Amino acid sequence: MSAAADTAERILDAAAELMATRGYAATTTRAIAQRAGVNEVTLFRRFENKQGVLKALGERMARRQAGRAAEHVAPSDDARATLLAFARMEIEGALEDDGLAMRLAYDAQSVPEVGEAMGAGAGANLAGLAEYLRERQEVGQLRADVDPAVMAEAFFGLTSSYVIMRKVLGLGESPVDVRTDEGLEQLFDLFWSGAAPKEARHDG
Amino acid sequence: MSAAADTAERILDAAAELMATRGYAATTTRAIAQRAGVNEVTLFRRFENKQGVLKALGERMARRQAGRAAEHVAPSDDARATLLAFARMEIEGALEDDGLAMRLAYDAQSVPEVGEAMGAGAGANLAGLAEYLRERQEVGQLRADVDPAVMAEAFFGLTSSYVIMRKVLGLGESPVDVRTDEGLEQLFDLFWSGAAPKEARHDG
DNA sequence: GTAGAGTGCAAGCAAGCACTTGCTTCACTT
DNA sequence: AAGTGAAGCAAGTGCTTGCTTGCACTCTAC
Repeated sequence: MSAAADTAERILDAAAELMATRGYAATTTRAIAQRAGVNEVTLFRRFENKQGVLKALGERMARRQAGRAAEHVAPSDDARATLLAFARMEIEGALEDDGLAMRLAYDAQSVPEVGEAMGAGAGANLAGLAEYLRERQEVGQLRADVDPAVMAEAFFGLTSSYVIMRKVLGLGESPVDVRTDEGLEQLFDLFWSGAAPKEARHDG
Repeated sequence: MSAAADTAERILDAAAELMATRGYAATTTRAIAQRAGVNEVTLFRRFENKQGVLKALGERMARRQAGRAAEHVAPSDDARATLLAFARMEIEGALEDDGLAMRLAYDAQSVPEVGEAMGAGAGANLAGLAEYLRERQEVGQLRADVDPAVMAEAFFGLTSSYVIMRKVLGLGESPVDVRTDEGLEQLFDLFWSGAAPKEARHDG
């Protein structure tokens, strides 16, 4: 990576860390520059605006998210395995950036430019998941007496609360590897036991 | 209510509304005063500080929360009914103040005084619920193969995501009455079907 | 070996912030 | 009628914020 590109990356890294904990408005350009180890002027020269930093950050997040999806979610007929992989992916991504996406989803409400930089994100994700769940209901892989939108909401609640508790409220610890975390496994099993058709449930 | 007490209440109402959407730092004393229909100076005369407003708000929230708990959660041997009542109470309280408590939980991370004003809140709630669930596991009213802390986390995820989606992300609509909301009923049933011992589950 | 791009440094500007001061007005009690 | 407490209004203080300007330095490419 060229020196110039590296400077930009370091600024984005710093901005991501700070905004994840303080939010967009409370993260000053001075603080970003200091953490990145560059002069504040350099930040403005490379990104024009504070909003420009946010926009670049949003694009980088979208790129990484797409990469994770391609890597982790293999097409499979096993609905349970697919959903578990999806949960892991969501959580891994959210933990990796320290809950940045969730924090910014909060800020989007009050700061319009944050909403723009984040795109349809959450809403689109939810709708897409609901559609997937509906298909699985139709082929009998999920119980059919619950609205798929409600089921998607429950799934979203599972993954987001896992992150919020660890990164926002500071309860519990982040697992070393989400792929082997026992708590996540149990958490998912609770969801699955509620969502599966009766013959597929656990034998608790 | 005396005119003076009414002024203070109106200031707290305005602060609650604004902080619920913008967060603590982004809510200016000017904006609070304007929305309350009082002069900004009046705010400082009644509450000393912006922090003083926050503190009074925290105390009022705690008082109301205690009131709701006394009103709604009747002691019962029916674990399902108790948990459903508890979920309704949590959600009703959170929706009533437009997600203020959750928004402030976010801010507590970056603004120390917010943490002080909110107290142990979330962490204590979680621990208390886990303890209740553990007792119910022991008497066979809940499946025993899942860590009660994980189960509490799932429950918390259910209620908090219900509120976050409606108040923070602006998805879906707030129900007119939480006590009769069909979606909440289904959402809780998903949780319960996952958490109940096998003989008590739904027949989906 | 020189031009140009990238960065640092010092200084500053306008706006917005929490908060203060001094004075006036009004309603209510005695 | 006088006194008192709550509220409004106008103005201002010191600080922080996003952002700008001007200048000097150091690499790298040709």
